[in-house]
Amino acid sequence: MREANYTIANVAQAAGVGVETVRYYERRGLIAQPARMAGAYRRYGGDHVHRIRFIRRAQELGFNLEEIESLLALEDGTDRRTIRRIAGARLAETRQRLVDLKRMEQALAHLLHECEAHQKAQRCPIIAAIGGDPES
Amino acid sequence: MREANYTIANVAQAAGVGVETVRYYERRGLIAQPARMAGAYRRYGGDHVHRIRFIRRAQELGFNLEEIESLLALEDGTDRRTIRRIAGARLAETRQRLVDLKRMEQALAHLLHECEAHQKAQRCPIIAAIGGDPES
DNA sequence: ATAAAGTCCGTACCTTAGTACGGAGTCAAG
DNA sequence: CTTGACTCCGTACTAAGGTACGGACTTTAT
Repeated sequence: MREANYTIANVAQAAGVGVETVRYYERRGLIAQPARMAGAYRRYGGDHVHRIRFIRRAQELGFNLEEIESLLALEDGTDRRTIRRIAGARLAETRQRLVDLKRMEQALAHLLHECEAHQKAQRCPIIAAIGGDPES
Repeated sequence: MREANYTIANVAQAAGVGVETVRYYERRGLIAQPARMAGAYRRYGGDHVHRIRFIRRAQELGFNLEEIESLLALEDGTDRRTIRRIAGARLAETRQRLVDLKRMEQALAHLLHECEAHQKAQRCPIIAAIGGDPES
């Protein structure tokens, strides 16, 4: 049963993506060129499904397609140092993004609280804060 | 000194954006059409600087230009309910993104730790995890 | 008066990860 | 053997927020 045999719609469905996405990944070189049937139709195997799922899971971890391309080139897992470098860079960026978002969240929460607390303030604290010190 | 008088390059510099960005904001209707000099050059005032800075600060809080457009329409601060609705929606989205990012960060950190801890594992835990259970 | 710098405008281009289109060819069922 | 579903391919388009280009024109400084 290793001879799974998919049309493009089948492989897309099995991997949980759209047909156009499969063609796109192929154009980007992320998946191997499939064999072709007698006519010109692509014929995929189970390894294609596996690879597309790999791409999707890596995306869920925040990797972009360029990074995933690198990871796929290291899929045999022998060059662990490079793999860790890519994952480490992604982790660092994720953490930086977390810091930024957290700061935004705090600021927004504070402003909303102010706005609700000081209903009687003549100027909305949210607008006032975004507008900056109205020195005029 | 209320008669500040800026060329487009001046206003851009004063507000910390590029010339093209000023023109872009004007096209988007985010800033008022400036007066023109004798020729055809735009002539800006201090209120333009203020407004561009408002836009930038709002962006730093995570608002997109469409939301900022709405906020600018409410700049007098009288319709606080609408302002709070917009800010509240932004806060909710920010928190959701925080949750997602946090999950990604945890997963990445765990994988990196595993990869470093199990140097002797034949398969790289990062690749293994992204690849999913290799039931084949 | 002339040269350098700034500005005008519309339009095209950039990024990322796809999505949509449309006319032609192909496959499977009845 | 026809019908309907599927697939082919290249190309264009989407979102968002700008950024770049280029030829003509204006302003400022010398």
